[in-house]
Amino acid sequence: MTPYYSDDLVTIYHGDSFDVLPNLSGIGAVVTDPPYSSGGAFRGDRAMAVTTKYVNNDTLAYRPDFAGDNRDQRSFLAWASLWLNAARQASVPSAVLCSFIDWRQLPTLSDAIQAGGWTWRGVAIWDKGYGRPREGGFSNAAEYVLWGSNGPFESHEVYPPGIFREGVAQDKVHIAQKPVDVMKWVLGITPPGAIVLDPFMGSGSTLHAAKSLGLRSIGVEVDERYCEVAAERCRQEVLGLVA
Amino acid sequence: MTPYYSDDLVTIYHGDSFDVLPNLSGIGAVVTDPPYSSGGAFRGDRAMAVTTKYVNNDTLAYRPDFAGDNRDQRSFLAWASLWLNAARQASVPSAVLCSFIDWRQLPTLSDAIQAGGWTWRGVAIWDKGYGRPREGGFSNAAEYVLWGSNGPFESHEVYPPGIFREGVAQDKVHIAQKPVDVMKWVLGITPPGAIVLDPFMGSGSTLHAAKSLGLRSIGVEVDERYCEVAAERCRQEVLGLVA
DNA sequence: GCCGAGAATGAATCCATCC
DNA sequence: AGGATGGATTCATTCTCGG
Repeated sequence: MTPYYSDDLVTIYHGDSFDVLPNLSGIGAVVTDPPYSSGGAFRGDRAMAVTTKYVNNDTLAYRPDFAGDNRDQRSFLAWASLWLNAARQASVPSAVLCSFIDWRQLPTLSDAIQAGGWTWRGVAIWDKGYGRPREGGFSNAAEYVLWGSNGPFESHEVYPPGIFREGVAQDKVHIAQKPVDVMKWVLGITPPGAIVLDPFMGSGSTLHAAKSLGLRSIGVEVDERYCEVAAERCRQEVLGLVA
Repeated sequence: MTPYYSDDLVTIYHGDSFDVLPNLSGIGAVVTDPPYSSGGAFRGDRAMAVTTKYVNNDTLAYRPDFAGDNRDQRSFLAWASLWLNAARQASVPSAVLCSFIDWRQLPTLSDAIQAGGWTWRGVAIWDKGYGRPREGGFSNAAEYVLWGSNGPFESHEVYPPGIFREGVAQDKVHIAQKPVDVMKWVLGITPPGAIVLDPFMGSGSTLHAAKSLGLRSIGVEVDERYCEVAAERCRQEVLGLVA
């Protein structure tokens, strides 16, 4: 299995997680932002191309669609259970799991986490500070991080807040790109020295944050364009071009 | 059906919601804070008395336990589906629903809301500011409001925030008592002139908030001690003794 | 009235014991 | 074996009280 990119702390594999994960082991933390398969109450809405259904202005439409975001509820449950189990198989006992999700798929992902063999231990909240206002109803201004552990929980001396407020990322390359400070907050429960795995790497924010915390990390991404984006971020860090 | 208490805006019934709700109609908003049946990963923890499992010192033990907080997952789903359906039967078309819940029962309540015939439309977050710390993991510093509508959603010109920050109530009579400002925030999506129903009234914070917004409200509570507490709050308001 | 120190509090959680 | 019980533990925030 040849990495698409590697340096002293980061390894990137280009491929489908279902192909790559069985070859990995020793993971101490799975931290990821999978495709939500959300974005609409109707099947037709979910099946639209990502840049059409989530983006309401033209300036952002150049960003490539990402794959795997068109599943209905039952397929999402089955698919998520499978990758969560595969990630757990690659993990050490007491490894931690953190997965982003939106409100609509939160219940399904909580089922999938448990179906995948993880113990679900809580919900953390990323408060984006601003959501699209909704006439007559509550705006959706948050995303959620469901977290758990592979069997018994081994605590270490950190007390990260359960709610973290931070605006959405600027200059996004990926439509769902998370700010690095948000990823550093989530990585706060990573055991010391653990290897971090992101099976849906996207533009590599998880790896970027892990690196800045001195953690080794592995990213897997099916879309080669994003592999290149993430690799380039790593190269610039190596060269000291990025803080 | 004789009210336990009534004045120009508030009516309180002492009894089980399953007995009282079939006699009600014309409800425009169901806003409530039901027993969560939460309190731990172990069945034994859930089965403990409320004041034992949620409270860890003696000075607060004077607050009476409340009933119905000891269901397991499957029973909670069945029970919640039934009261949600009963509340919906008492409601007008496009009535809104808001129910508090904690992280552990959020997925189950979202199922129950849909099983009870409501359309689930979102999650709002009460940010309590701080939670009991948890070594090595994220503290749970929030409770959630699942909201929806009885069929099509009829919007009106309000834009309430999806996240509301407010510390826990002081001088609580009920262990799960919500601050009045939190209830006023939740009531923000109530259609103008709607009658508000709280099938698990407790100490009556929902009614108190509704009254302060000029809304008519109906509360149902199975524990007569809390009926008296809520009625007394209403009487003091009538006398102008409470702001 | 202001400030600082100390105490109280939290819709918990985990685990060792005891039946 | 499995359910029930009791106790230790955590710290940010708020409250209380004295100076």
